[in-house]
Amino acid sequence: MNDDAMDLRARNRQATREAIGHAALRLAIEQGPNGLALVRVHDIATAAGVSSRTYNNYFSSRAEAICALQADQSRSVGETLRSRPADEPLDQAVIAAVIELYTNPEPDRAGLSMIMSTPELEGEALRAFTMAEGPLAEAIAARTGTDAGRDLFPTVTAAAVAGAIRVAGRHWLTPGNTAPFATILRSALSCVVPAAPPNQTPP
Amino acid sequence: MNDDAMDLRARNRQATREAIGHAALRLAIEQGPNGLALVRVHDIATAAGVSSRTYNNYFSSRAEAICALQADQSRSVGETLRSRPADEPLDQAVIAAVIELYTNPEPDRAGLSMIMSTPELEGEALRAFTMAEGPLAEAIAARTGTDAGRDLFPTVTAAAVAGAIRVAGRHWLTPGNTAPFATILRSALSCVVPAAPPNQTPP
DNA sequence: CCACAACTTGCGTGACACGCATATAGTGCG
DNA sequence: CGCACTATATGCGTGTCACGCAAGTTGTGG
Repeated sequence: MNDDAMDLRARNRQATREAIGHAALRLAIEQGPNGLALVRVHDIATAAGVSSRTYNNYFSSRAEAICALQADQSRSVGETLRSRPADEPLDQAVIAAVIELYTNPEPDRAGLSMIMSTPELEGEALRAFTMAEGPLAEAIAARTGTDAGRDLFPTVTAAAVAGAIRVAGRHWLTPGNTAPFATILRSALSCVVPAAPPNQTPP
Repeated sequence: MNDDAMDLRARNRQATREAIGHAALRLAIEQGPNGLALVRVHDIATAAGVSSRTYNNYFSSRAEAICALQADQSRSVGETLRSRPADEPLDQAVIAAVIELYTNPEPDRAGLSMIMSTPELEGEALRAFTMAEGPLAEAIAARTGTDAGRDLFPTVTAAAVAGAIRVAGRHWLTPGNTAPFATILRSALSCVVPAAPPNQTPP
């Protein structure tokens, strides 16, 4: 995360990755959900200040490039949960972590809408989202004393959390909906996250 | 679903769609997760008995073709839930419906493994899976007296169910796991599906 | 039986993903 | 500091792919 924790190469690499991601998302938004085919790889690369070939060194499809920022963000949800106080109940910790991660700053309405209404992008975004479930499940397991490899609870809960975030996002950008994202997230997550895993034997 | 409920054209169309889907999945399995690039469109089309151009009239990417069967199956989860007795509690109805749909017959281990371990296919499969959440949410809403457009509960629960099925699938094909799929599905679903929506005022 | 609609197919085109070879920039050691 | 070494950037060539277009073919309804 912190630039000054990596060597120069890693920082440059991260910078160009973000540059390409930003350029790709921006151009996609400009063309709208029905004009994805008009976003040429050459345009993305030029806008990011690299060659087309370099673009392909970072991403192997336009969808991957456009969704890169979202992917990077959601990848850190596990770490965010681990930073919550250990004595907090599971549901409160998850809700707090998710709200912290997804409302600072608020997501870009145009970008989210673009991705969710374009089949090709939706698949890629879902995949990126799903990749984040692993670390999240580990964090949940660590917090509840369960085993992400053996027990179903942490992995299933992580998947449910991811689903709730996704539904909350869709609900948030539904026209005529004025509630802040944090409020919707809280409602959605409280539907699926228990305060503690089942079959817990209290001391 | 029933062939004899559509006219000849629709049946032919459905037949070729399935033929292409089967051929695509079979060829993909033959090449394995790392040989996806070797599965040529021409091969799929030939194996299905159509021209390459016709293949593209049905699917706009190899991933879509390979995942077509899974997509068609999961698309009917909402309808399956509606066929459960109306007085059954939500959790039992959902569990019974999902088990009925996903264990008759048991999924193809090779196909599932292939899809889940290939990034490009995984995204497409997730998208197909997510498409099924809409009808499922409607069915849940109808059963619980909630509104899939306004309330978060039915949509979030549908997403959680989809996530649980997905996690159960991954767990099922983990090496050294001998439990039947139905058992795993039951455990996974019972983590996230309540017997009734929250804030329910009992009579 | 005939006009119409849906579907299939072959061809041509623009774009894309990637292997390979080369040039350049960052790194670590003596 | 300078030098070998590795990682990254770029240009070029290639094989595929998705799709528009314009026939030809098959199913549908009057």
